[in-house]
Amino acid sequence: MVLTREALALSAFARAPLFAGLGQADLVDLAARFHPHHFARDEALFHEGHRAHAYYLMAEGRVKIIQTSVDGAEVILHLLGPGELVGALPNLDDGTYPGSAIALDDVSALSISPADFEALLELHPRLAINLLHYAAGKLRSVHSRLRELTTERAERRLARTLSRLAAQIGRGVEAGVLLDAPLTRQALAELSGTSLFTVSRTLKEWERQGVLQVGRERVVIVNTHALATLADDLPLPASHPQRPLPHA
Amino acid sequence: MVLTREALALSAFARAPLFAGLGQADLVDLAARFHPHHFARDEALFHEGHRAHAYYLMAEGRVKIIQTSVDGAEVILHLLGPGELVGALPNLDDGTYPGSAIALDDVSALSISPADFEALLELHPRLAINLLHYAAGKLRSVHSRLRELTTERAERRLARTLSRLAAQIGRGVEAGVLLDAPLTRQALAELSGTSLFTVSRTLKEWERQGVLQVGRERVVIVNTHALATLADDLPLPASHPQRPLPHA
DNA sequence: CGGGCTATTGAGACAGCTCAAAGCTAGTGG
DNA sequence: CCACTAGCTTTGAGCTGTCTCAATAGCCCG
Repeated sequence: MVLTREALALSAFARAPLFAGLGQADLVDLAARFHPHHFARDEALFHEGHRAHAYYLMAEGRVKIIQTSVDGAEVILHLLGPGELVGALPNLDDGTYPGSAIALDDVSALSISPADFEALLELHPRLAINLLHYAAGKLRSVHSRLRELTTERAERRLARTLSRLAAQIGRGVEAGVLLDAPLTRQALAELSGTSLFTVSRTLKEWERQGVLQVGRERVVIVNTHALATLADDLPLPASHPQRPLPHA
Repeated sequence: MVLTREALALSAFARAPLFAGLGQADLVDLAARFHPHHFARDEALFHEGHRAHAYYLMAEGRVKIIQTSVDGAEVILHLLGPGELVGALPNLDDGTYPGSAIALDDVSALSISPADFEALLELHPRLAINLLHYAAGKLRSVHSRLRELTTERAERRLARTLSRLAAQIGRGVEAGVLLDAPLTRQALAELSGTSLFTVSRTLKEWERQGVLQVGRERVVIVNTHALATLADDLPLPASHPQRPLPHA
C-alpha cells in the first residue's frame, strides 16, 4: 500500500496518543518536520551506539529494538508498532542510540531530526507531557520485566511474554488470539530472557495441553485463561503434592 | 541536621537538574507546593500497588525502590538520592505506585500531590522537558540492566552493579571508593539479580585478589580498573592463565 | 553479655543452557 | 509443478552455573 506523504502523516498522527490534545495548527506544524521513509524486512532503521541522526514515528509495520552483548547474544527491548515513536525516548539523554531498530516486516515511518524534535518539544508543551506519559508506561513495563527476570523461571516468563504480546499485538481470529507479527522461537527467547530451545519445548508442551496452537513464526493463544494461570499462579517446583504430612 | 522548610526546599532544588533553566519566580511557585517530610531508616515512603497520594523530591538520605514477587523475592529497581524525584515518573502512567520506596537511612523529602505535580508540568514546560530527559536516562539504564540480566552471568553482573554504584553513590576515601550507603549482601543481590550467597562468595574472592575491601554493609573499591575489567572483559568460563601446572 | 542481624562456607540439587543432529516449511528457480 | 535450499523448529543428551539449605561465625547495640 502506497500512501502520499500527507495521508501517511495523517494516519500516523491520528493513531498516536502522543499527539492527543494538539490543535490542528500544531499538527500541521508537526507534519511539516517529518519525512517519509520505507524499510524492508530485516533492514535496520539505526544501529546501537551510533550518533542519533533521526527519530521515527511508525506508520505501518513493526520494528524490534534490540541490544547486543559482546558475545553476540541479543535481547529485544521493545516491539513497536504504528503510532509509536522509535529512537527518540532514550536518546534525549545522550544522543546515541541505545539499541538497534530492526524492521520485522515492511515498515513505513516518518523521520524527524533530533534538533527538530527538541524544537517541537519546546514549542508544544502538550507534546512533552504526552511523551512523558508514554515514557512512564515504558518505564513501568520495563520494570516489570526486570523483576520477572530475576525472580521468575523461564516457563512463567514465557507465559507472561505471550500475554503481554497478546495485549499489544494480538488479533482475534476464530481459533483464538493470533500474535500478529512474525515471531520466531529465537525472538520469543529474546523477549522472555531464555533460549530458543526452552521456548520450543515449552510451546510444544502447551500446545499438547490445548493452551496454544503453534506454527512456524506463529502463535495462536487458544485458552487465554489457562495462559494467565501459567503466568500468575504457577508454583515454583512441581505443582500437585500439597503439604508433605501435617500428621496431627 | 534540621533545616527550615525554606532552606530544605532551596537545597533540594539547587541540586536537582530537574529544575535547571527555571526562573526564580517559577522556583517560588514550585516551592509553595512542596511539603517537608521525614522518614526513619526502613520506613516506607509508599507501597507498591497503592494509589499514588504523593510524590517526593529527595533532600537528604537515600531510598530504594523495590518490587516484590508473589513468593516474597525482592528486586531493587533504583537507588535514589538527593535531588531525585521519587514515585512520580512511572506513576504518570496509571496512578498506582509500581514499586515500594523504602528509606535506606534517615530521609528528608519534600512531598507534592499528583494533581499539583501535573499542574506544575502544565505551567512550566521547561520542567516537563527536564523530566523527560531524566526519564530518558532512567530508561537507558534500565535497558542496560535488562540486557545484562539475560546475557551475562552473575559474577559480571555484580561487577557492573558495583561500578554503577560507584558512579552513583561512590565517595572517595583513602583506601579507594566507598559505596556510601548501607548495602547488605542481600541488597547487592537484589540489585544484580542473584542470591546473597553468590554475592558473598564473589566479594570475598575479589577481596582476596585485592580488588575490594568488604565489611558489614560496606564495600570499598580498591582497584577500580580491575573491577572495570571484571565487568567488561571477563570471558565466559575461566579467565586467567592462573592454572598452576601440577608439574612442568 | 545476650540477642539479633549480617556474613561465611560447604554440600547437594536442578533448571535451563549448550551442542548436535534431524525434521519441517516456505520460497525460489528451473 | 517439482526439486532445491535456507532458515526455522524439534528433540535428545549431557553439563554446569547458580540456587537452596543448613550450620557456623562475627559484629553491633542495648
